[in-house]
Amino acid sequence: MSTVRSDITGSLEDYLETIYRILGRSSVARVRDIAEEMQVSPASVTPAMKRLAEKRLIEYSKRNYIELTEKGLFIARRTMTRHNLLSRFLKDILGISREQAEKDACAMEHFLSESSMERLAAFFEYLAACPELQVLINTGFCNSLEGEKGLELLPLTDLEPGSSRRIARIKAGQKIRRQLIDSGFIQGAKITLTRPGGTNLPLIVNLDGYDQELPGEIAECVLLHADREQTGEDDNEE
Amino acid sequence: MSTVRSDITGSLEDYLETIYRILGRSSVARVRDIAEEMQVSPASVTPAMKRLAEKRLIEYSKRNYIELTEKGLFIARRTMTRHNLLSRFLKDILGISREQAEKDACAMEHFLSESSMERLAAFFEYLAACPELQVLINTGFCNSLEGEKGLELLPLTDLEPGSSRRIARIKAGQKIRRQLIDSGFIQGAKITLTRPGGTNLPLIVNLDGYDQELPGEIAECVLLHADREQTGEDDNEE
DNA sequence: TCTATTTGTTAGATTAGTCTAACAGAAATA
DNA sequence: TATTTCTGTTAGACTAATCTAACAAATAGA
Repeated sequence: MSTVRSDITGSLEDYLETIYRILGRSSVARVRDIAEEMQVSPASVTPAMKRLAEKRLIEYSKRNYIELTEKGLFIARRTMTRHNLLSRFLKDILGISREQAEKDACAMEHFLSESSMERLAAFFEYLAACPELQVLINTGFCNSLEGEKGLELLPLTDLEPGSSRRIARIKAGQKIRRQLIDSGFIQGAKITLTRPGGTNLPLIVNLDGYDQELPGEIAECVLLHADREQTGEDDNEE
Repeated sequence: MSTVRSDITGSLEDYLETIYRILGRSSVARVRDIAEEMQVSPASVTPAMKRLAEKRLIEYSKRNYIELTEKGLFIARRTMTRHNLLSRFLKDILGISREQAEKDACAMEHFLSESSMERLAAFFEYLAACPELQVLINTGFCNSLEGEKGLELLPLTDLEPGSSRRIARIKAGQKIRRQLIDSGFIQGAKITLTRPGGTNLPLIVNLDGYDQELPGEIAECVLLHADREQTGEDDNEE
Protein backbone atom coordinates (compact mmCIF):
# COMPACT_ATOMS: atom_id res chain seq x y z
CA MET A 1 0.00 0.00 0.00
CA SER A 2 2.80 2.39 0.69
CA THR A 3 4.40 1.04 -2.49
CA VAL A 4 2.11 3.28 -4.51
CA ARG A 5 4.81 5.64 -5.69
CA SER A 6 3.01 8.04 -7.94
CA ASP A 7 5.21 8.06 -10.96
CA ILE A 8 2.33 10.01 -12.29
CA THR A 9 2.03 13.55 -13.58
CA GLY A 10 0.17 16.36 -11.90
CA SER A 11 -2.36 16.37 -14.68
CA LEU A 12 -3.20 12.70 -14.21
CA GLU A 13 -3.45 13.20 -10.47
CA ASP A 14 -5.96 15.95 -11.16
CA TYR A 15 -8.03 13.60 -13.28
CA LEU A 16 -8.02 11.01 -10.52
CA GLU A 17 -9.00 13.57 -7.92
CA THR A 18 -11.82 14.81 -10.11
CA ILE A 19 -13.14 11.31 -10.67
CA TYR A 20 -13.01 10.79 -6.92
CA ARG A 21 -14.96 13.93 -6.25
CA ILE A 22 -17.58 13.06 -8.86
CA LEU A 23 -17.99 9.54 -7.50
CA GLY A 24 -18.37 10.99 -4.01
CA ARG A 25 -21.63 12.56 -5.08
CA SER A 26 -23.00 10.92 -8.23
CA SER A 27 -22.52 7.14 -8.32
CA VAL A 28 -21.20 7.27 -11.90
CA ALA A 29 -18.44 9.27 -13.58
CA ARG A 30 -18.54 10.00 -17.28
CA VAL A 31 -16.18 11.74 -19.66
CA ARG A 32 -18.59 14.65 -19.88
CA ASP A 33 -18.65 15.25 -16.13
CA ILE A 34 -14.90 15.17 -15.90
CA ALA A 35 -14.46 17.56 -18.80
CA GLU A 36 -16.93 19.98 -17.29
CA GLU A 37 -15.51 19.83 -13.78
CA MET A 38 -11.97 20.33 -14.99
CA GLN A 39 -12.83 22.90 -17.65
CA VAL A 40 -11.13 21.01 -20.46
CA SER A 41 -12.45 19.73 -23.75
CA PRO A 42 -13.89 16.19 -23.76
CA ALA A 43 -11.34 15.36 -26.43
CA SER A 44 -8.63 15.86 -23.82
CA VAL A 45 -10.29 13.53 -21.36
CA THR A 46 -10.29 10.42 -23.52
CA PRO A 47 -6.51 10.19 -23.93
CA ALA A 48 -6.07 10.96 -20.24
CA MET A 49 -8.39 8.06 -19.40
CA LYS A 50 -6.33 5.83 -21.64
CA ARG A 51 -3.17 6.78 -19.85
CA LEU A 52 -4.79 6.18 -16.47
CA ALA A 53 -6.20 2.82 -17.57
CA GLU A 54 -2.79 1.78 -18.85
CA LYS A 55 -1.36 2.46 -15.41
CA ARG A 56 -4.21 0.45 -13.85
CA LEU A 57 -5.49 3.42 -11.92
CA ILE A 58 -8.98 3.34 -13.39
CA GLU A 59 -11.35 0.83 -14.94
CA TYR A 60 -12.12 2.17 -18.37
CA SER A 61 -13.47 0.81 -21.61
CA LYS A 62 -14.69 2.81 -24.54
CA ARG A 63 -17.93 4.65 -23.97
CA ASN A 64 -18.38 3.27 -20.47
CA TYR A 65 -18.59 4.61 -16.96
CA ILE A 66 -15.30 5.19 -15.24
CA GLU A 67 -14.34 3.50 -11.97
CA LEU A 68 -11.29 3.91 -9.77
CA THR A 69 -9.16 0.87 -9.04
CA GLU A 70 -7.81 0.42 -5.55
CA LYS A 71 -4.52 2.04 -6.49
CA GLY A 72 -6.33 4.87 -8.23
CA LEU A 73 -8.55 5.41 -5.22
CA PHE A 74 -5.50 5.59 -3.00
CA ILE A 75 -3.79 8.24 -5.10
CA ALA A 76 -7.00 10.20 -5.53
CA ARG A 77 -7.60 10.33 -1.79
CA ARG A 78 -4.07 11.26 -1.04
CA THR A 79 -4.14 14.09 -3.58
CA MET A 80 -7.45 15.29 -2.16
CA THR A 81 -6.02 15.24 1.35
CA ARG A 82 -3.02 17.27 0.28
CA HIS A 83 -5.33 19.73 -1.31
CA ASN A 84 -7.38 20.04 1.86
CA LEU A 85 -4.34 20.44 4.07
CA LEU A 86 -2.86 23.11 1.88
CA SER A 87 -6.02 25.08 1.34
CA ARG A 88 -6.83 24.98 5.05
CA PHE A 89 -3.39 26.22 5.89
CA LEU A 90 -3.63 29.08 3.43
CA LYS A 91 -7.13 30.00 4.50
CA ASP A 92 -7.14 29.43 8.26
CA ILE A 93 -3.56 30.18 9.19
CA LEU A 94 -2.43 32.70 6.63
CA GLY A 95 -5.84 34.26 6.14
CA ILE A 96 -5.87 34.03 2.34
CA SER A 97 -9.23 34.31 0.62
CA ARG A 98 -11.05 31.08 -0.05
CA GLU A 99 -10.79 31.38 -3.84
CA GLN A 100 -7.11 32.16 -3.85
CA ALA A 101 -6.42 29.42 -1.33
CA GLU A 102 -8.21 26.91 -3.54
CA LYS A 103 -6.26 28.00 -6.58
CA ASP A 104 -2.90 27.85 -4.84
CA ALA A 105 -3.70 24.51 -3.24
CA CYS A 106 -4.73 23.06 -6.61
CA ALA A 107 -1.40 23.96 -8.07
CA MET A 108 0.78 22.93 -5.15
CA GLU A 109 -0.98 19.74 -4.12
CA HIS A 110 0.99 17.61 -6.56
CA PHE A 111 4.30 18.48 -5.02
CA LEU A 112 3.82 18.12 -1.29
CA SER A 113 5.88 15.17 -0.08
CA GLU A 114 4.59 12.48 2.19
CA SER A 115 6.56 13.82 5.11
CA SER A 116 5.50 17.44 4.67
CA MET A 117 1.93 16.29 4.41
CA GLU A 118 2.21 14.36 7.62
CA ARG A 119 3.76 17.29 9.46
CA LEU A 120 1.14 19.68 8.17
CA ALA A 121 -1.53 17.34 9.46
CA ALA A 122 0.28 17.23 12.82
CA PHE A 123 0.33 21.01 12.87
CA PHE A 124 -3.44 21.13 12.59
CA GLU A 125 -3.81 18.52 15.30
CA TYR A 126 -1.60 20.52 17.56
CA LEU A 127 -3.42 23.71 16.75
CA ALA A 128 -6.75 22.08 17.56
CA ALA A 129 -5.44 20.92 20.93
CA CYS A 130 -3.75 24.16 21.90
CA PRO A 131 -6.02 27.14 22.52
CA GLU A 132 -3.12 29.52 23.23
CA LEU A 133 -1.78 28.91 19.75
CA GLN A 134 -5.21 29.45 18.23
CA VAL A 135 -5.49 32.79 19.98
CA LEU A 136 -2.04 33.87 18.88
CA ILE A 137 -2.71 32.98 15.29
CA ASN A 138 -6.30 34.13 14.97
CA THR A 139 -6.22 37.36 16.89
CA GLY A 140 -2.52 38.05 17.06
CA PHE A 141 -1.16 37.43 13.62
CA CYS A 142 -4.12 38.55 11.59
CA ASN A 143 -4.50 41.96 13.19
CA SER A 144 -1.37 42.87 15.03
CA LEU A 145 2.19 43.80 14.17
CA GLU A 146 1.35 47.23 15.50
CA GLY A 147 2.68 46.85 19.04
CA GLU A 148 6.39 47.28 18.71
CA LYS A 149 7.17 44.65 21.35
CA GLY A 150 10.01 46.72 22.75
CA LEU A 151 12.58 45.13 20.45
CA GLU A 152 15.01 47.57 19.00
CA LEU A 153 14.66 47.90 15.27
CA LEU A 154 16.80 49.85 12.91
CA PRO A 155 15.63 51.24 9.56
CA LEU A 156 17.81 50.18 6.66
CA THR A 157 18.61 53.83 6.00
CA ASP A 158 20.43 54.01 9.34
CA LEU A 159 22.72 51.06 8.69
CA GLU A 160 26.44 51.86 8.42
CA PRO A 161 28.05 51.15 5.06
CA GLY A 162 29.60 47.71 4.82
CA SER A 163 27.77 46.27 7.78
CA SER A 164 25.20 43.45 7.67
CA ARG A 165 21.95 42.83 9.50
CA ARG A 166 18.92 40.59 9.23
CA ILE A 167 15.51 41.91 8.34
CA ALA A 168 13.00 42.01 11.20
CA ARG A 169 10.01 43.21 9.25
CA ILE A 170 8.65 45.43 6.53
CA LYS A 171 6.59 48.40 7.61
CA ALA A 172 4.72 49.66 4.60
CA GLY A 173 1.39 49.65 2.81
CA GLN A 174 0.50 46.66 0.70
CA LYS A 175 1.94 47.95 -2.53
CA ILE A 176 5.44 48.73 -1.33
CA ARG A 177 5.33 45.78 1.00
CA ARG A 178 4.69 43.36 -1.87
CA GLN A 179 7.27 45.02 -4.02
CA LEU A 180 9.90 44.58 -1.32
CA ILE A 181 8.92 40.99 -0.59
CA ASP A 182 9.03 40.12 -4.29
CA SER A 183 12.57 41.41 -4.34
CA GLY A 184 13.63 39.16 -1.51
CA PHE A 185 13.25 41.47 1.46
CA ILE A 186 11.73 38.96 3.86
CA GLN A 187 12.13 38.47 7.60
CA GLY A 188 15.43 36.78 8.34
CA ALA A 189 17.13 37.66 5.07
CA LYS A 190 20.65 39.02 5.49
CA ILE A 191 21.36 42.40 4.00
CA THR A 192 24.60 44.29 3.55
CA LEU A 193 24.72 47.98 2.84
CA THR A 194 27.04 48.43 -0.11
CA ARG A 195 26.59 52.15 -0.55
CA PRO A 196 24.55 54.55 1.60
CA GLY A 197 22.05 56.81 -0.09
CA GLY A 198 21.96 60.55 -0.27
CA THR A 199 19.48 63.18 -1.35
CA ASN A 200 17.87 61.70 -4.45
CA LEU A 201 20.57 59.06 -4.50
CA PRO A 202 19.32 55.51 -3.95
CA LEU A 203 21.05 53.14 -1.56
CA ILE A 204 22.76 50.04 -2.89
CA VAL A 205 22.23 46.93 -0.81
CA ASN A 206 23.48 43.42 -1.27
CA LEU A 207 21.15 40.43 -1.00
CA ASP A 208 22.10 36.90 -2.10
CA GLY A 209 25.43 38.29 -3.26
CA TYR A 210 23.56 40.54 -5.65
CA ASP A 211 23.61 44.33 -5.44
CA GLN A 212 20.42 46.23 -5.96
CA GLU A 213 19.33 49.83 -5.80
CA LEU A 214 16.72 51.00 -3.36
CA PRO A 215 15.28 54.53 -3.13
CA GLY A 216 15.68 56.02 0.34
CA GLU A 217 11.95 56.32 1.04
CA ILE A 218 11.51 52.63 0.36
CA ALA A 219 14.58 51.62 2.35
CA GLU A 220 13.02 53.30 5.36
CA CYS A 221 10.31 50.67 5.37
CA VAL A 222 12.82 47.88 5.88
CA LEU A 223 13.38 47.41 9.60
CA LEU A 224 16.42 45.47 10.73
CA HIS A 225 17.36 43.77 13.95
CA ALA A 226 19.61 46.22 15.76
CA ASP A 227 22.01 43.54 16.98
CA ARG A 228 24.32 41.74 14.66
CA GLU A 229 22.97 38.21 14.99
CA GLN A 230 19.50 37.22 16.14
CA THR A 231 16.85 34.75 15.06
CA GLY A 232 19.54 32.99 13.07
CA GLU A 233 17.97 31.87 9.83
CA ASP A 234 19.39 30.26 6.70
CA ASP A 235 20.34 32.36 3.66
CA ASN A 236 24.05 31.84 4.14
CA GLU A 237 24.35 28.08 3.89
CA GLU A 238 22.44 28.11 0.63
CA MET B 1 6.95 46.76 -12.20
CA SER B 2 3.96 44.87 -10.88
CA THR B 3 2.93 44.38 -14.50
CA VAL B 4 5.37 41.50 -14.74
CA ARG B 5 2.75 38.80 -14.97
CA SER B 6 4.75 35.65 -15.34
CA ASP B 7 3.02 34.00 -18.23
CA ILE B 8 5.98 31.76 -17.92
CA THR B 9 6.30 28.06 -17.18
CA GLY B 10 7.77 26.55 -14.05
CA SER B 11 10.67 25.23 -16.04
CA LEU B 12 11.62 28.65 -17.36
CA GLU B 13 11.28 30.11 -13.89
CA ASP B 14 13.74 27.48 -12.72
CA TYR B 15 16.20 28.52 -15.39
CA LEU B 16 15.91 32.15 -14.35
CA GLU B 17 16.37 31.29 -10.70
CA THR B 18 19.42 29.21 -11.52
CA ILE B 19 20.97 31.99 -13.55
CA TYR B 20 20.30 34.34 -10.67
CA ARG B 21 21.98 32.02 -8.21
CA ILE B 22 25.00 31.54 -10.44
CA LEU B 23 25.38 35.28 -11.02
CA GLY B 24 25.16 35.81 -7.27
CA ARG B 25 28.46 34.02 -6.88
CA SER B 26 30.36 33.89 -10.18
CA SER B 27 30.07 37.10 -12.22
CA VAL B 28 29.32 35.13 -15.39
CA ALA B 29 26.75 32.47 -16.23
CA ARG B 30 27.39 29.96 -18.99
CA VAL B 31 25.32 27.17 -20.51
CA ARG B 32 27.57 24.63 -18.86
CA ASP B 33 27.05 26.02 -15.35
CA ILE B 34 23.31 26.09 -15.78
CA ALA B 35 23.20 22.54 -17.11
CA GLU B 36 25.28 21.30 -14.22
CA GLU B 37 23.37 23.15 -11.53
CA MET B 38 20.03 21.98 -12.85
CA GLN B 39 21.14 18.47 -13.70
CA VAL B 40 19.99 18.61 -17.30
CA SER B 41 21.85 18.12 -20.54
CA PRO B 42 23.45 21.21 -22.10
CA ALA B 43 21.37 20.49 -25.18
CA SER B 44 18.27 21.28 -23.13
CA VAL B 45 19.65 24.58 -21.96
CA THR B 46 20.13 26.16 -25.37
CA PRO B 47 16.46 26.03 -26.42
CA ALA B 48 15.44 27.20 -22.95
CA MET B 49 17.75 30.20 -23.32
CA LYS B 50 16.15 30.92 -26.68
CA ARG B 51 12.70 30.90 -25.15
CA LEU B 52 13.84 33.19 -22.34
CA ALA B 53 15.55 35.57 -24.75
CA GLU B 54 12.42 35.68 -26.88
CA LYS B 55 10.46 36.80 -23.83
CA ARG B 56 13.13 39.40 -23.09
CA LEU B 57 13.99 37.89 -19.75
CA ILE B 58 17.65 37.34 -20.51
CA GLU B 59 20.35 38.81 -22.74
CA TYR B 60 21.56 35.93 -24.86
CA SER B 61 23.44 35.51 -28.07
CA LYS B 62 25.01 32.35 -29.36
CA ARG B 63 28.05 31.18 -27.45
CA ASN B 64 28.04 34.16 -25.13
CA TYR B 65 27.64 34.78 -21.43
CA ILE B 66 24.10 35.03 -20.19
CA GLU B 67 22.73 38.09 -18.41
CA LEU B 68 19.38 38.75 -16.80
CA THR B 69 17.29 41.66 -18.04
CA GLU B 70 15.46 43.77 -15.51
CA LYS B 71 12.27 41.78 -16.00
CA GLY B 72 14.18 38.54 -15.74
CA LEU B 73 15.90 39.67 -12.60
CA PHE B 74 12.56 40.54 -11.08
CA ILE B 75 11.05 37.13 -11.78
CA ALA B 76 14.19 35.34 -10.66
CA ARG B 77 14.23 37.15 -7.34
CA ARG B 78 10.58 36.60 -6.77
CA THR B 79 10.91 32.89 -7.47
CA MET B 80 13.90 32.68 -5.17
CA THR B 81 11.98 34.46 -2.44
CA ARG B 82 9.08 32.06 -2.77
CA HIS B 83 11.50 29.22 -2.54
CA ASN B 84 13.03 30.63 0.63
CA LEU B 85 9.69 31.28 2.26
CA LEU B 86 8.42 27.81 1.52
CA SER B 87 11.55 25.97 2.52
CA ARG B 88 11.81 27.95 5.74
CA PHE B 89 8.24 27.19 6.58
CA LEU B 90 8.72 23.49 5.95
CA LYS B 91 11.98 23.38 7.84
CA ASP B 92 11.47 25.76 10.75
CA ILE B 93 7.77 25.46 11.38
CA LEU B 94 6.92 21.94 10.32
CA GLY B 95 10.29 20.48 11.20
CA ILE B 96 10.88 18.77 7.86
CA SER B 97 14.46 17.80 7.04
CA ARG B 98 16.49 20.30 5.10
CA GLU B 99 16.79 18.13 2.00
CA GLN B 100 13.12 17.29 1.82
CA ALA B 101 12.17 20.89 2.49
CA GLU B 102 14.36 22.02 -0.38
CA LYS B 103 12.85 19.48 -2.72
CA ASP B 104 9.29 20.34 -1.82
CA ALA B 105 9.97 24.05 -2.01
CA CYS B 106 11.54 23.64 -5.46
CA ALA B 107 8.43 22.01 -6.74
CA MET B 108 5.89 24.28 -5.10
CA GLU B 109 7.59 27.60 -5.56
CA HIS B 110 6.10 28.14 -8.99
CA PHE B 111 2.56 28.04 -7.75
CA LEU B 112 2.51 30.28 -4.70
CA SER B 113 0.41 33.34 -5.47
CA GLU B 114 1.48 36.86 -4.70
CA SER B 115 -0.97 37.10 -1.82
CA SER B 116 0.01 33.80 -0.22
CA MET B 117 3.61 34.79 -0.49
CA GLU B 118 2.95 38.08 1.22
CA ARG B 119 1.02 36.41 4.03
CA LEU B 120 3.69 33.80 4.53
CA ALA B 121 6.25 36.57 4.84
CA ALA B 122 3.98 38.29 7.37
CA PHE B 123 3.76 35.04 9.30
CA PHE B 124 7.51 34.96 9.70
CA GLU B 125 7.60 38.59 10.74
CA TYR B 126 4.99 37.93 13.35
CA LEU B 127 6.77 34.85 14.54
CA ALA B 128 10.01 36.78 14.91
CA ALA B 129 8.28 39.44 16.98
CA CYS B 130 6.31 37.08 19.18
CA PRO B 131 8.33 34.93 21.57
CA GLU B 132 5.25 33.10 22.92
CA LEU B 133 4.48 31.81 19.47
CA GLN B 134 8.07 30.73 18.98
CA VAL B 135 7.94 28.75 22.16
CA LEU B 136 4.66 27.11 21.29
CA ILE B 137 5.90 26.09 17.87
CA ASN B 138 9.44 25.10 18.74
CA THR B 139 8.96 23.27 21.99
CA GLY B 140 5.25 22.60 21.93
CA PHE B 141 4.46 21.35 18.47
CA CYS B 142 7.66 19.51 17.75
CA ASN B 143 7.70 17.40 20.89
CA SER B 144 4.29 17.37 22.46
CA LEU B 145 0.90 15.96 21.67
CA GLU B 146 1.40 13.74 24.67
CA GLY B 147 -0.37 15.86 27.27
CA GLU B 148 -4.02 15.12 26.64
CA LYS B 149 -5.08 18.70 27.41
CA GLY B 150 -8.16 17.48 29.23
CA LEU B 151 -10.32 17.59 26.10
CA GLU B 152 -12.61 14.63 25.78
CA LEU B 153 -11.75 12.48 22.81
CA LEU B 154 -13.59 9.49 21.47
CA PRO B 155 -11.98 6.69 19.49
CA LEU B 156 -13.66 6.01 16.17
CA THR B 157 -14.51 2.49 17.36
CA ASP B 158 -16.81 3.95 20.01
CA LEU B 159 -18.86 6.05 17.65
CA GLU B 160 -22.52 5.10 17.26
CA PRO B 161 -23.59 3.93 13.81
CA GLY B 162 -24.96 6.67 11.64
CA SER B 163 -23.53 9.51 13.68
CA SER B 164 -20.88 12.00 12.55
CA ARG B 165 -17.93 13.59 14.27
CA ARG B 166 -14.82 15.52 13.37
CA ILE B 167 -11.36 14.10 13.76
CA ALA B 168 -9.32 15.58 16.61
CA ARG B 169 -6.12 13.70 15.99
CA ILE B 170 -4.43 10.45 15.00
CA LYS B 171 -2.67 8.56 17.73
CA ALA B 172 -0.41 6.01 16.08
CA GLY B 173 3.13 5.26 15.03
CA GLN B 174 4.44 6.82 11.87
CA LYS B 175 3.44 4.01 9.54
CA ILE B 176 -0.22 3.78 10.45
CA ARG B 177 -0.36 7.51 10.94
CA ARG B 178 0.78 8.18 7.39
CA GLN B 179 -1.50 5.56 6.01
CA LEU B 180 -4.48 7.17 7.70
CA ILE B 181 -3.49 10.67 6.68
CA ASP B 182 -3.02 9.55 3.07
CA SER B 183 -6.55 8.24 3.16
CA GLY B 184 -7.94 11.58 4.27
CA PHE B 185 -8.09 11.11 8.01
CA ILE B 186 -6.86 14.55 9.02
CA GLN B 187 -7.80 16.83 11.88
CA GLY B 188 -11.09 18.53 11.17
CA ALA B 189 -12.32 16.03 8.59
CA LYS B 190 -15.91 14.91 9.12
CA ILE B 191 -16.51 11.20 9.47
CA THR B 192 -19.72 9.21 9.57
CA LEU B 193 -19.84 5.66 10.80
CA THR B 194 -21.71 3.69 8.19
CA ARG B 195 -21.35 0.25 9.77
CA PRO B 196 -19.71 -0.61 13.09
CA GLY B 197 -17.07 -3.30 13.16
CA GLY B 198 -17.06 -6.62 14.90
CA THR B 199 -14.54 -9.29 15.67
CA ASN B 200 -12.43 -9.52 12.55
CA LEU B 201 -15.01 -7.41 10.76
CA PRO B 202 -13.74 -4.01 9.62
CA LEU B 203 -15.74 -0.83 10.20
CA ILE B 204 -17.10 1.08 7.27
CA VAL B 205 -16.79 4.84 7.53
CA ASN B 206 -17.84 7.58 5.19
CA LEU B 207 -15.49 10.40 4.22
CA ASP B 208 -16.14 12.85 1.40
CA GLY B 209 -19.31 10.90 0.60
CA TYR B 210 -17.20 7.85 -0.04
CA ASP B 211 -17.40 4.68 2.06
CA GLN B 212 -14.20 2.93 3.06
CA GLU B 213 -13.30 -0.05 5.16
CA LEU B 214 -11.13 0.28 8.24
CA PRO B 215 -9.86 -2.57 10.43
CA GLY B 216 -10.80 -2.15 14.09
CA GLU B 217 -7.26 -1.85 15.36
CA ILE B 218 -6.59 1.00 12.97
CA ALA B 219 -9.88 2.74 13.71
CA GLU B 220 -8.86 2.87 17.35
CA CYS B 221 -6.08 5.27 16.43
CA VAL B 222 -8.56 7.81 15.08
CA LEU B 223 -9.63 10.10 17.92
CA LEU B 224 -12.75 12.19 17.47
CA HIS B 225 -14.08 15.25 19.21
CA ALA B 226 -16.65 13.95 21.67
CA ASP B 227 -19.11 16.77 20.98
CA ARG B 228 -21.00 17.06 17.78
CA GLU B 229 -19.56 20.34 16.48
CA GLN B 230 -16.29 21.93 17.48
CA THR B 231 -13.43 23.65 15.75
CA GLY B 232 -15.71 24.03 12.74
CA GLU B 233 -13.61 23.44 9.66
CA ASP B 234 -14.45 23.17 5.99
CA ASP B 235 -15.03 19.80 4.31
CA ASN B 236 -18.76 20.32 3.92
CA GLU B 237 -18.88 23.43 1.79
CA GLU B 238 -16.51 21.81 -0.68
C1' DT C 1 -38.87 3.09 -36.41
C1' DC C 2 -36.53 7.11 -37.77
C1' DT C 3 -34.48 11.37 -36.76
C1' DA C 4 -32.22 14.74 -33.63
C1' DT C 5 -29.47 15.42 -29.72
C1' DT C 6 -26.16 14.17 -26.57
C1' DT C 7 -21.97 12.02 -25.66
C1' DG C 8 -17.52 10.06 -26.75
C1' DT C 9 -13.68 9.12 -29.93
C1' DT C 10 -10.40 9.91 -33.48
C1' DA C 11 -7.36 12.52 -36.43
C1' DG C 12 -4.24 15.96 -36.76
C1' DA C 13 -1.98 20.10 -35.08
C1' DT C 14 0.52 22.63 -31.53
C1' DT C 15 3.49 23.75 -27.51
C1' DA C 16 6.84 22.73 -24.03
C1' DG C 17 10.36 20.16 -22.43
C1' DT C 18 13.46 16.71 -22.46
C1' DC C 19 16.99 13.44 -24.43
C1' DT C 20 21.15 11.41 -27.48
C1' DA C 21 24.26 11.84 -31.10
C1' DA C 22 26.65 14.48 -34.23
C1' DC C 23 28.84 18.53 -35.26
C1' DA C 24 31.14 23.28 -34.81
C1' DG C 25 33.80 26.85 -32.65
C1' DA C 26 37.13 28.32 -29.15
C1' DA C 27 40.71 27.63 -26.02
C1' DA C 28 44.53 25.11 -24.35
C1' DT C 29 48.46 22.38 -25.21
C1' DA C 30 52.05 20.32 -27.44
C1' DT D 1 50.97 25.68 -36.11
C1' DA D 2 48.38 21.56 -35.36
C1' DT D 3 45.81 18.89 -32.41
C1' DT D 4 43.13 17.88 -28.51
C1' DT D 5 39.75 19.17 -25.22
C1' DC D 6 36.12 21.87 -23.67
C1' DT D 7 31.90 24.09 -24.64
C1' DG D 8 27.80 25.07 -27.15
C1' DT D 9 24.53 24.18 -30.94
C1' DT D 10 21.81 21.59 -34.09
C1' DA D 11 19.15 17.76 -35.75
C1' DG D 12 15.96 14.49 -34.80
C1' DA D 13 13.18 11.77 -31.73
C1' DC D 14 10.07 11.29 -27.93
C1' DT D 15 6.42 12.18 -24.21
C1' DA D 16 2.73 14.67 -22.19
C1' DA D 17 -0.87 17.65 -22.62
C1' DT D 18 -3.80 20.32 -24.77
C1' DC D 19 -6.87 22.04 -28.69
C1' DT D 20 -10.40 22.03 -32.94
C1' DA D 21 -12.94 19.67 -36.26
C1' DA D 22 -14.93 15.71 -37.94
C1' DC D 23 -17.02 11.55 -37.11
C1' DA D 24 -19.48 7.62 -34.58
C1' DA D 25 -22.40 5.59 -31.22
C1' DA D 26 -26.12 5.75 -28.01
C1' DT D 27 -30.26 7.82 -26.27
C1' DA D 28 -34.51 10.25 -26.50
C1' DG D 29 -38.43 12.04 -28.83
C1' DA D 30 -41.74 12.04 -32.21
